[in-house]
Order: sequence, then structure tokens, then C-alpha cells
Amino acid sequence: MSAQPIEEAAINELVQRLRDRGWRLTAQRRVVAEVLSGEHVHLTADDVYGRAQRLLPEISLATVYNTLNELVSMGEVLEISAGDGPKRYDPNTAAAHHHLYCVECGTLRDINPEGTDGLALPASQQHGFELLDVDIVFRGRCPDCRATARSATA
Amino acid sequence: MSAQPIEEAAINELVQRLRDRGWRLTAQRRVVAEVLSGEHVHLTADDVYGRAQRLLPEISLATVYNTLNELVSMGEVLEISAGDGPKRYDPNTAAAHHHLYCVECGTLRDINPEGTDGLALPASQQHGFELLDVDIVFRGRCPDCRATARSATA
DNA sequence: GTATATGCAAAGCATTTGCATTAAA
DNA sequence: TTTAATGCAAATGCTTTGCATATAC
Repeated sequence: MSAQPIEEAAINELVQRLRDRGWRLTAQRRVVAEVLSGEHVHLTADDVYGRAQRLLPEISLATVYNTLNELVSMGEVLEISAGDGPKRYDPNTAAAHHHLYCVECGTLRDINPEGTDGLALPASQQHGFELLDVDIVFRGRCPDCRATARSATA
Repeated sequence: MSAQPIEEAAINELVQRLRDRGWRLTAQRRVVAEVLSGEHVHLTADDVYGRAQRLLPEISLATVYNTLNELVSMGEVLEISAGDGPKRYDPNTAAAHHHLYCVECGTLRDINPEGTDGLALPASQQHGFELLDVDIVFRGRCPDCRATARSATA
């Protein structure tokens, strides 16, 4: 079994980009970047902490938060706060996409922007705002939670 | 000057509806309902507390939170958590609408669903979810924050 | 009279911050 | 060597909760 060369390349690319912007490459930051890579990833800070600890036991939660905030303000990671519960971090900044959120368990899924890309705020409703982006969150109940509800009722 | 009869009628209607559902009408609950009525209202729990205190000085923040949560679970008030900061409470549940959010100061504005009502998630992307609703939040900077940024830079 | 809501203060959770120590450049 | 990142623990902000008292019904 070989390592995952594609993933690794993506991480190195990201790390290089950040390095070019004057980022100091520490073991902690590399590990956070590693954990947060891939598609359809929507981890909470605590999730990231847990996975990062497996790779680097001495990493601290504060550092995870600091690093996540840096990645967010550098535009490398998206911060999503849908409904209650902790924020989730989404590394998929390249492809515009929206989310499907389970109101029961908080799970998030990416969805393609199909059919939503024509969506724009009419000038008459901009109220003088400088528009930056649109968040579209479809809310519902995921298959797991539907199944649980069904068996609980039975 | 007379009182606002329209507002008052709306509150009484709401209160009656809740009473019918077995709600005990206390001074505190009435005051929260009063404070939260009207259009384009997006108060935080603390805002509600402040205004409620003016009408009923002995009300407590805990009661405000309890009452807000009850109103939300009864479907009389919408809970909006856009971005950082505290949740906001929106009594406008009758007319479907979306929001314009200032990423700088957290201000929210209602916008009509014009042009967004055709928005639906294609079946191919529902991933087995039972869909409940869609939240659309346009993010940007409000006129006030744009002005502040301009004068700070100048 | 009885069940339920209130107020208070304490606890909870997610997140941030201050500061001495450590490590990248 | 210098400057910045780390870890820890304490602090913060928002929200919830437990329990004795007060109140609507």
C-alpha cells in the first residue's frame, strides 16, 4: 500500500501557498491542514483537534482554533454556522456549493449549485449593501435521523 | 396621541393563540410578545431583555430566554443564527422571506423572496433528506459599515 | 389548591486571550 | 538571533439549568 499521493500533493500545494504568504510552517499547522483536506469534509474544531491529536499528540485545542481562524481569514477554509452547535470548517473553497443541514444531528452535506446559480439579489433589495456572497442552506432531516425517529415511534 | 391599535390587536391575537394551546399568560410572557412584534424586527435575546425591562423592570434574562425558546418551538418566532454573534429572533413567520446580513456589524434586514421562490433542491441531490425549508442569507456590508470603513481609511 | 412560571445564581459549552516557553526562519 | 507560534489555564460570551419562591389557573 502506498500513501495517498493526490491528497499529499494537495496539502503540499496548500502549504506552499501559505508559506509564500509568510506562514511559518510548524508541525501543528501541517497537521491541521492535513486533517482538513479532502472533499465533503465538515469538521468541528473539536473533530479537527481529535484527528490532529492522533497525528501529533501534543497539539493543543487553542492552536487548532488559532490555525482554523488563520485558514479562514486567508480564504483557504470556509466557516459554516448552520443552526445550533459548534461551527464547522469546510476546506472546499474552490467549487461554489451549498449545504444540506440536518436539523436533528447537525450533519452537513455539500450540494452542487445547480439551479441556484441564477440567484441574485435584485438591486431594488440591496438596501445599499456591498454584496459579498450568498449562503444557501437547505434544512431537513437526514436518512439516519429519519430512521431513528421511525424506530422510536414504532 | 393614541396607542397603536393595530400592533395591540396583533399581540392579542398571538396571545390568544398561545393561550388556546395551554399557555399560561404571565406579565413576562406578554411583555416578551409585545417587544417582539412588528415587521423587520431582528432582536437578540439581550435586546429583548433590555426592552422588556423598560416595560417590566423585574423580568429576568433567564425568563426571556425561556420564553423565546417556547415561541420558537411553537413556530411563532424564527431563530436566525447568521455568522458569529448571538442568535436573533424574527417574529415574521407569516411571510416567507430571506435575509441580508452585514458581516461587519451583524445587522440583519428582511428581503422579499422575489426571484428565489423557484429555488428547489433537485431530487438527485436530496441525499435521502426530508426537506423542511431553505435559508438564504445574502452576506455583505451595510451602508453604515461601508461609511465607517471609508472614513477610517481616509 | 395545584401545577407551572419565575428569578437567581451556578453551570455549560464553544471560543478567545495572556503570557511564559519553545521553535521556525 | 529574532520573531512568531505554542501550550496552558484563565477569561469570555451566550445560553441553559436547578431549585426555592411566587403566581396563573
